[in-house]
Amino acid sequence: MAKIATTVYEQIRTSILNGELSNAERLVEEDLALSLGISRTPVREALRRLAAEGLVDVSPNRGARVAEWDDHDLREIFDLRSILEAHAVELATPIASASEIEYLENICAEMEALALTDASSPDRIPGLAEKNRKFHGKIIEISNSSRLGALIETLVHVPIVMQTYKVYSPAALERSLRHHREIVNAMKAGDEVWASNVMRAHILAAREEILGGNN
Amino acid sequence: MAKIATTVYEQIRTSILNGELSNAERLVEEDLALSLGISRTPVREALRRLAAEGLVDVSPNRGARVAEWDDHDLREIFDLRSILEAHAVELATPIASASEIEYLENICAEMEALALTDASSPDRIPGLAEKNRKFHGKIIEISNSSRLGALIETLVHVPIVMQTYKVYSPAALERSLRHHREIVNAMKAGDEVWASNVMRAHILAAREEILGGNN
DNA sequence: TCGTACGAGATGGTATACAAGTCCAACGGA
DNA sequence: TCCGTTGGACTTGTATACCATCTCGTACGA
Repeated sequence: MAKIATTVYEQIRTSILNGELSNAERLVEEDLALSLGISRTPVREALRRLAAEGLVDVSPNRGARVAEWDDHDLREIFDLRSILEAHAVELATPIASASEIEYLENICAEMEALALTDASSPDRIPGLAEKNRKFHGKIIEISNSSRLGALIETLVHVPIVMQTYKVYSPAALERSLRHHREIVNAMKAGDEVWASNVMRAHILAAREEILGGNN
Repeated sequence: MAKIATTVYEQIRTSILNGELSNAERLVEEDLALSLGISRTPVREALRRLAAEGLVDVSPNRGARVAEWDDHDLREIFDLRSILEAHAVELATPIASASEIEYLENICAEMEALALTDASSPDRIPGLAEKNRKFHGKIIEISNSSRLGALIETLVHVPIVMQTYKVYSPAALERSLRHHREIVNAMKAGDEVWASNVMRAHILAAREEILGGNN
C-alpha cells in the first residue's frame, strides 16, 4: 500500500541514523535496488529525498554517499536549533492547553524515572532519547507552525546520529531534565520569555556536552 | 552539459516564481515532458525537488500542483525569516571585512539611485527586487553558515511570488532603504545587536507591508 | 435521488537500453 | 623512476515502453 520509495527512504534513513552505514559509504543505486529487490527508480527518489534533507551528499555522475559532519557543522546545527526551538516554545506558551502541559509533565516524569534506572539497562539511553524527541516534538506541535516544524526537522537528523555515540554525563543528564521541568513550568506560568530562554540554554548546553567543550 | 533534470527544475521554478503558472495548476508529468521534449524521468525528479522546497504540493497518486499560500503561511514565513536573517547578520557583523561592507554600501547606493528613477520604468521594480536579494544574500554569505543559508533559501521562494504582485508604497520603500543603510552602519560599528534588531524590524515591516496590515 | 460500476487519465514502479561521466589502473615515454 | 595518457570498468542520467493501481468524474441502474 505504501509507496515503495517512501519505504526505501525510511530504511536508508534509519540505517544512517543507526550508524549501520559507515561514514561516507557509497550508496550505489543498483546495489541498493538489488539488495532490496526493487528497481532503481524508487531508490533514486529515496536518495534524492535524503539528499534534500542533508543526510546524504550527491554529486553529479558520482552518486550518493552518506554525509559527514564535523564540529563546525554540529555547532551550526545546535546554534540554529537553539534559535528555532526557542521560537517554537515562545509561540507555544501562550496557546498551550492544560492537557498539553500535562502531557509534557508526564514526559518529564517518565524521563526522570528512566534516568534513575540501572545505567547498564540497554533500554535506558534509547528510551531517554525517544522521550526527549517526544518532548521537543510536542512543543513544536503546540507551536502550530508547520514550516517551523519542517525547518527543525531537517536540523534534528544529524544530532541523532551523534546521540548513538555520545553518552551524556550524569550531571549533564540531570541538568537536561531540570531544563525540561523548567520549560514546562515557564509555559504553565504563561511566561514565553522565560520559556524560550530556558530552551535556548537547554540546547546550547547540549551542544557543549556533545562537542566536549573542547572548542 | 547541465543535467536535464536541473534545467527542468529551474524552468518550472522560475515559471512558478514569475506567476506564469496559475495557482494550484496541475503539473502533469507527461504533459511537461512532452512540451519540453524530454522523458518523464527528469520531470519526475524536478517535481520532487520542487516539492521538497515547498513550491509544489504532491499527493500520492494525484500528482503535483503549484503550491498555494495564505496569509497564515506568509506570516509564518516572514516570522522565521526575521529570526534567521537577524541571526545571519549577528554572525556576519563581527567577521565582515571592509570590502564586504563596501560591497553592501554599494548595493545601498544603487538601490537608492534606482528608487529615484521614473516609477513607470519597467526595470525599476525587478531591479530593486534583484538588488534586495543581493543585499540579503551577501549578508548570509558573510555569516558563513551554510545551513543557515539553506534554511533561509527555502523560506525565500514564496515571498518572491508575492513580490511580483505587491508593489511597495513609496513610504515603505523609503523605510526599507533606510533599514538597509542602518544595517550596514551597525555592521560597520561592529554592533551585532543593533544590526540584528534592525534586520528583524526590517523583515517584520516588510511582512506588514505585504499582508496589508489587515490582520 | 442515491449509489455503484465503469472507464479515462495519471501516477508509481518495473525493466531495459544506452550515452556520457568518473575513476582507476595499466601502459608507455621521458 | 616518475608522470602523463589511454582504455576500460563501473555508475549515473536519460529515454522508452509497459502495466498495475489509484483517482475522479460520469453515466447507468435501482
